[in-house]
Amino acid sequence: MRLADFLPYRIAVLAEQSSQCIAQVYAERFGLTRDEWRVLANLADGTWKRTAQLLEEGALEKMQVSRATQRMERNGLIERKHDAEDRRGWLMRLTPEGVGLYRKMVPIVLAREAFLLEALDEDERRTLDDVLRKLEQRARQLVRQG
Amino acid sequence: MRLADFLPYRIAVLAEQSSQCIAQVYAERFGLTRDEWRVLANLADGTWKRTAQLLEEGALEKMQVSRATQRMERNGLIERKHDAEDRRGWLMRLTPEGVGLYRKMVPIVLAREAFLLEALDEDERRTLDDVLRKLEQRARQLVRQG
DNA sequence: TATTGTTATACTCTATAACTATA
DNA sequence: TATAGTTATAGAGTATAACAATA
Repeated sequence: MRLADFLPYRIAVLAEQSSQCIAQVYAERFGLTRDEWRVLANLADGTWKRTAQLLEEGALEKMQVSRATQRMERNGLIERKHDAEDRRGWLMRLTPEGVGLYRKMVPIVLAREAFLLEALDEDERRTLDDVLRKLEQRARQLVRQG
Repeated sequence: MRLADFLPYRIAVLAEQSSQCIAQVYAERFGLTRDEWRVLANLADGTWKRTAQLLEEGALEKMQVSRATQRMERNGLIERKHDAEDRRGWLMRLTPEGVGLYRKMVPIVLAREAFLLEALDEDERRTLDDVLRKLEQRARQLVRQG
């Protein structure tokens, strides 16, 4: 076995690099944590969302969402109100400031994604899409069964 | 922009899952850290290696290699000796115990990799290989230029 | 009694830089 | 003076579980 050819290792190394590409934007230029960035991106459609939705859509834990959203509320990026239908939970959406921040960030991170994808031709992009989906599904299955 | 379609996010989520597949083996069953696992795998060819080689081949920092190798030496997995040609540095290789541990782990982690790859056909595997290489190169370039 | 989200705590990782020994 | 590797330390991130409010 050669570590350099081992798929989980290669994916981990690529993820480290490509995550850092994006972290240079949200963290270094805009002072967000990764979790805050994921919440921001998930709320960008302007709707009210519950914590549970942000968990799922951002691949985060409830504690991470709790802390990220509290900090974002303090920083004026989101507003929160109790869910009238279930007062244990919260509904959250971006403030105008949050929307403004998002709009500043999006073109930059999309340009970075585009730069990565420029290396690939049409076929490769399509295949990559399928492959990521399939691998993720299998990996999830493997983790579950232990 | 939809986060769920955003390439760096998708790679990060996949990496989390697929790394956990392997961590369940090296960490939960064999009590190694990720760094120790990478060092073990890199020394598996039986040769003496310097710290600098382990850095490169394992995508680690010198501090991480320093700590991992110290702990592995205490645990009897590797032996270290000063490099006669440059006594600032060390040469390291697996002990018979280290080799034995590696041999127990390899079939298990390779079976897990194989399970992931079963989801892909020949074409997809070949494309994935190229795509990972290209994306990593681009991501590295992007990180460097900031 | 179970669920949603919060808080507390301990633990691991990471990043930075100071340090030593050799070169 | 520069380099290889070590140590120290502080900060960030992670995991676990206990907890309050509500269902």
